Amino acid sequence: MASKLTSREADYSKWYNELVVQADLAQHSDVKGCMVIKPYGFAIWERMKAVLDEMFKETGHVNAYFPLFIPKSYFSKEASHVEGFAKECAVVTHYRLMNDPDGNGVVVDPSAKLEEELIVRPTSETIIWNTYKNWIQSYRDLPLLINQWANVVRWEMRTRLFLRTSEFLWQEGHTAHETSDEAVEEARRMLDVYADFAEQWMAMPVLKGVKSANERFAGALDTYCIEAMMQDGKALQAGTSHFLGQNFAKAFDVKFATRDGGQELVWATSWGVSTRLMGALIMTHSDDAGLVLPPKLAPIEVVLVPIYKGEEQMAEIVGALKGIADELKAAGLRVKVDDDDSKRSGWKFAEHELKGVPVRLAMGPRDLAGGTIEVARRDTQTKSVVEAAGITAHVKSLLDEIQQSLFDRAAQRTQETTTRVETWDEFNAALETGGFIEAHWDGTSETEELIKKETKATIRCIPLDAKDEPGACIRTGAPSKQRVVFARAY
RNA sequence: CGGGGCGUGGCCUAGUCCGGUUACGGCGCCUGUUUUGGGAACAGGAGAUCGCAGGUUCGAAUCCUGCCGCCCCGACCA
Repeated sequence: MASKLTSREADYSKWYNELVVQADLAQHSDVKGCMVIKPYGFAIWERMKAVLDEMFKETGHVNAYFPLFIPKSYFSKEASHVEGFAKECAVVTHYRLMNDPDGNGVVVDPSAKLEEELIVRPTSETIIWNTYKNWIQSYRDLPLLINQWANVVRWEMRTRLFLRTSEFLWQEGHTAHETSDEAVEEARRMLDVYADFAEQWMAMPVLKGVKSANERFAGALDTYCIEAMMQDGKALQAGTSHFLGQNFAKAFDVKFATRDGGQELVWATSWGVSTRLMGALIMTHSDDAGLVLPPKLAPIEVVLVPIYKGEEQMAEIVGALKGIADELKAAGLRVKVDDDDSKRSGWKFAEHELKGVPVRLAMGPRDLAGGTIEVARRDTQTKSVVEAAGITAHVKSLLDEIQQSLFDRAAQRTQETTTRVETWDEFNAALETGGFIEAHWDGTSETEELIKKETKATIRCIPLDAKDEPGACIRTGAPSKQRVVFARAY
């Protein structure tokens, strides 16, 4: 099995970059920092989107769409939020082009300058709250539970396909509530939705927690997150859910008539996951032979490959495979018969492995004669020959097994690389091997900054299930009430 | 924005130091034949304003000047 990929061991970063391109997920565009998501990659995103959207609907949310452009003045209304995003905003200053008087194509028409510049949304809180102001009059209008699927732009200096691009796709939920408790509950609920999605659909174990003040979303009182551990020992923030308090209500003057006739500011949340999940999915399961996809998100769960000599045999075997494919489809599976005569079977095997198709069924003349079929599973790279009759049930249970096995394997890896340390030396040693590190921290931003500067490790989160446990800060020795989770991160 | 590297058919690349006819090779693509149980072989074919603009020269991918773009490493971030 000759792989064209750089191995993970040789250069993890290079492996990732090559994998994304070779598995046909995405490519760099000519626009700096932006990517083209190719049909196969987009098919995975579409599945993620469909499942998440359903989960949002089940929790009472509806979709809407707000403008891509946000008047500059909106940004200055919520001060901390500005600080968070000001450095990476794209700004629209003009609305017209004209032919260059010197004949060099087109130039911006200097006479078409916008009176107020527009910001390409890096996130939509400001425009949404400016709109909600008019939608919310009374407690009867609450809770307001809205989500939008959109693209956003953050002018990043260093980009990587899926993990960090200047433009990316995401969903952002923005909700308004009567009470603080309700808003916190909402933020936590959506965090649970994300965690369920990550674990049950992506087969990616996550750590649920709350961010330290330093890592918190600009404008939030609390940022909850799910953190996942990648194969190279680095953590990846896979989703965030924010309790925004009344910060945006204050900034945009969003008040409602309370049950007792008073006026109060609403309580808010926002929450999002992005195409970054694609990066998480790739780095959680894939191997040196290419992408490995969990069946539940794979655009193709089963690929059927004929092996034949001559047109007559091809027709016969492809016919048999199509029969099986129909049976699999009837059972609700996503299936492809690869009957492309211009590629040989060996080439197809390698190609579908590179693309992470969970199960491959291959049938040759021997199988046809003997009523068998070869079943290969992508995750373990193992093959077996089984009776063709009853293949549907076999494949269905195999897909379930693969889905579970991927999760178990990732969970075991995450657990094995998680270390609990007591001293600074242990902490530094643990950083070298990678993984999550459970350590005491004195709770101050200064210490967190210091540790980040010295080691590049950040506090990923304070786990929601963290137990009270007195101890001493690994860096300063000052008292600590509980452990927090550190790691180097993407 | 600092430091480093690189721009040559769709992709990867030789040639650049030391200027010289028709720009090397591979992948991919097209046609045909033989093949087909793990990325096939052979034959033929198409495809390039050598990043852009000036300059030096009888002659520039190659030398000089200016510009543009991209990648890598840092500071910033989901």
